[in-house]
Amino acid sequence: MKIATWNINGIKARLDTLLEWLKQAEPDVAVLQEIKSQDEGFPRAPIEDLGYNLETHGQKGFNGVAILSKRPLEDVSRGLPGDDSDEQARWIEATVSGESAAVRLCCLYLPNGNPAPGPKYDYKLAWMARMRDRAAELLALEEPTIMLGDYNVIPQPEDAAKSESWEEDALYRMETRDAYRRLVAQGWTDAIRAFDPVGERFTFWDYQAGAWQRNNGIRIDHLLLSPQAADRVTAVGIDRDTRDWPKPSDHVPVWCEIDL
DNA sequence: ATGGTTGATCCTCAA
Repeated sequence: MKIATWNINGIKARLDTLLEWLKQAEPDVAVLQEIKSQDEGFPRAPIEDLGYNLETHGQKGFNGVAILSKRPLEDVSRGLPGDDSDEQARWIEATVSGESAAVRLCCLYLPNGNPAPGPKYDYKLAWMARMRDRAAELLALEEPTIMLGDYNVIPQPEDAAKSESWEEDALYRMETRDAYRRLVAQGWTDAIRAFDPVGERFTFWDYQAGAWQRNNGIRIDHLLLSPQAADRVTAVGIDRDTRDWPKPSDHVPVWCEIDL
């Protein structure tokens, strides 16, 4: 089962790009971030016409996440637990059953947090603490689970072309890296780091200042796997070529294949 | 140190 994540930066602006990638990459499951659409405005039909079931968790203008799956989506749940006053649409979960086992999928769009320090950064760190609580619950189930999406976290220096220029940024500040490290240390496996240990691994290049042409990229889109999911991995990849397509997202798809 | 781009929306904000 091929499971992918992609921050598409606007579903309406990116629909043709998404459809082309779905046809070429043929993921069984694709989770999307920054759909920037309310549920009622989401262009469902062309995606469903390709054979995908679809669950969205949108909001007006910003954020918003979605899960596409060729197999049925079961037990869908919207929103990150732990703060009923949080109205930002950044988390959706669903279960997909394979031939021999099922996988719980958590699609996430972790807050950017800039400028840091400040209230947006406080929100990011609080959100990461809530995510750790949910992640611990999921690990305790001892089932195949994948938390994947735009983490807005550069985990280590080698995950940026110029890490020194990110030292004060919310994506790379020491507190951010510490929070991410604490999450992974619960027992999660970073799929790209574990199974694709060589080569270019950036997943985001800014639209500005020729970042793509200069390969001034960062790795911020991650798949964290429970032990029961990591044991089943057969391949991982980054669809870097999509960054060169017309009207690209600033992120590219990242995926893994697991034997289910 | 600066400047640079894109999307959604309603002109500026978020990234």
